[in-house]
Amino acid sequence: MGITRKTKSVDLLLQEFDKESGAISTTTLIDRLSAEINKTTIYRVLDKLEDDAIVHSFMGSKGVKWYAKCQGCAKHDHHDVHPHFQCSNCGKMECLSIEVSIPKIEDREVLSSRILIQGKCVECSS
Amino acid sequence: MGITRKTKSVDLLLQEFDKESGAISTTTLIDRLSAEINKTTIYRVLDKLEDDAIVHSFMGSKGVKWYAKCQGCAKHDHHDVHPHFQCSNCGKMECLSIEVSIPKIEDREVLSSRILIQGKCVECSS
DNA sequence: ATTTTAATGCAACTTTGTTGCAATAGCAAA
DNA sequence: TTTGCTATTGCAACAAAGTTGCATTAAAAT
Repeated sequence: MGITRKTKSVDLLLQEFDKESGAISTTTLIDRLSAEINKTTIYRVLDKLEDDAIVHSFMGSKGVKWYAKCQGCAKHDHHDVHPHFQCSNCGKMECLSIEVSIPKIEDREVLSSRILIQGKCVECSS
Repeated sequence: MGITRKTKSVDLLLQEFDKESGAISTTTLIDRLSAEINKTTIYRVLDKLEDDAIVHSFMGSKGVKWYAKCQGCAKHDHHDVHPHFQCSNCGKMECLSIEVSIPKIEDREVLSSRILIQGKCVECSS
């Protein structure tokens, strides 16, 4: 079940995603917003925003969940999403709008894939 | 720092990886071995086995760490590893010996990638 | 057999995330 | 505008995964 009421928590969270071009980890969101929103609420609102396909989520390399604003995601169709890129220098996490083709694998049916690329971002590699 | 002494814990853990062709999650290992080995020790031995490039680790889709025996990994050279495949039906996690090529990304330096493919394994898709 | 010190177990702790429940606040209808 | 419904929130307590400090145990070198 998604968002049905425009509340302060929803607003504040959406503002964070507007400020940020990339993805934001749950821990960062809790750090930034815990004075205004309880962490339980943060988790619950993120969950609903994802149900509504307003954001999508993925796991980072350290087992923490990250969220980013959706561009072309349809509701309940978040599988097979784009790859994500994390800068090993500054930690910034970005959505990549490239296609990575997964080869056919013998005798196995591929349903979706999660790709996390690590490297140096535009700022850090100049 | 890797393994320097052959202990009961090291033996038992290596036995688990010999039994299993695929990867094993830390939680599964703790479930299986907690009668014989303390979980702290399990984490510490896995860490050392990874230092020695006897196993390699990666994050599953639920933020739990998985370990599998290395085939061609060199010490301290675990980056840019092969993709992993998890069966969405039975949960089995396998190492894939295929190459997935990551395209060049403008203005960014790609260092490594982590790829988790989901689908149906050989047994579950027949 | 003795010594050295890596490895272990235990308890306590941290971090990330979840649950139950009473209180609060959107918002539709009166 | 006020009322009433119920989605949403905060709080506290919990749960799961993983870590740390420290005293004890046990490889393995002498």
